[in-house]
Amino acid sequence: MRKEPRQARSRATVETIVQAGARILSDEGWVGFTTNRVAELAGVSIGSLYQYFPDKLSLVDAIRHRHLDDSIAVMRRIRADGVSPAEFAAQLVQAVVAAHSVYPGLHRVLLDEAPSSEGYRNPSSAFEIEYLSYYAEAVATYRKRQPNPADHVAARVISDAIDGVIHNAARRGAVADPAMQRELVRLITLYLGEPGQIRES
Amino acid sequence: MRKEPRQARSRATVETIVQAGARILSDEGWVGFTTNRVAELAGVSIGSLYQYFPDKLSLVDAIRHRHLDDSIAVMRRIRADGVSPAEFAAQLVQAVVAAHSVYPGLHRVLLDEAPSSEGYRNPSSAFEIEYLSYYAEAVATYRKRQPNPADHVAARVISDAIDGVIHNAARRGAVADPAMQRELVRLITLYLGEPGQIRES
DNA sequence: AGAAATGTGAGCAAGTCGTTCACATTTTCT
DNA sequence: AGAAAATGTGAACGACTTGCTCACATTTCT
Repeated sequence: MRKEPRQARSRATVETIVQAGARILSDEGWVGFTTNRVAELAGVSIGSLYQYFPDKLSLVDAIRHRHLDDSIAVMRRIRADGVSPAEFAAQLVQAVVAAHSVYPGLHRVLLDEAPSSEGYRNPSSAFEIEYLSYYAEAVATYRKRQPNPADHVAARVISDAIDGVIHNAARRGAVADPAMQRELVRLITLYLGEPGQIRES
Repeated sequence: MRKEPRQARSRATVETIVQAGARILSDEGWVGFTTNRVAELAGVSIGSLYQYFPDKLSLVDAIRHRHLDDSIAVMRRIRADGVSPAEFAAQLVQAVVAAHSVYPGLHRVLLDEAPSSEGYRNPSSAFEIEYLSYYAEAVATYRKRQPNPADHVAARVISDAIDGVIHNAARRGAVADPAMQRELVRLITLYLGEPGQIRES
């Protein structure tokens, strides 16, 4: 950030700028993301934007940083300990759906389209590591052992599968579709659970 | 097309243009897709490109048309009749991986980023319908009945899940990873198969 | 040879867009 | 209240992008 907002008024300005940016990224993708458009949608002059963000990239970084933090926080609240695969899957899907309900396209755009000064894609980024080991832990829990490399592959697959279903639902504007959510829960449950537990879902 | 290529030479020219376009879309996304760059990568003058494509959009449409035709053709060769879920899943994954090995990012860019004169996203497009009913048929086969609406939801979920896993693998340049493929097969098998068949995978 | 098909690429015309800056308004501090 | 600091404004620059044309060369067909 170029300048730290000190008064409440300027903090609100920064907030609306970040939100407008997220909205545009989600709705129009990286192509539609221009500083002037963000400022316009935020109802703020372009000059104000550049008071707090030195350049365009720093704004994307701010949006990304906030979004990833939120995602992790939401997910971390769902634990696999002591609940059945079906329950865990249901809670997880609910959380992921909720996380995608405000800016449905944001996650994909941030990961696939938008460039960044840091290196988010690369597997060693803090976000990737935390995200993956969360899933690996869940997998290992239901396999009743400590996480190992094989669990990490399974974690990738289940995480990417969920990602795909949610992302495509978002494209069709159907993240809230209960039928889709039920089937997704079933998919996760079957993959994580033991054969004996399948019928109850 | 503005003009139909009549000689072999010009047909080759059109071919290299389409391939160069696919390469750029796959590697750089819609942002990097400029007519001048496509012509340059194809080793052809920009003028030649405009001999056969009236404008930029018609070139994307040509690329998309070819890609979707190829995808359908590859998939249609894998049938669910008479094979176990595990076998079907294995063949399907192999086919999808093969289809993504030349231009790993192309599919996603065509669906998510690139605009089109026609309406591919909309659920009534010929491609979407054929694609979905293929999966619905497979689901219904293993449920031992005619396809019904519930199977279409399951079809969407499994198709989008595969899509997500492949797409994320492509981003990491790991579509060929055998471990990932094994797990993906397992995911599909469990989802399609019956409980009794799970242990054998 | 003549005609048709094909290929060339410099360059135009029309944008686009990140960013600045001189100035206005509001809030805080003394 | 008055000065100083913080915040907000938006026209406009200037550097760059890019889809596309056209006058002309080269190759192939008849």
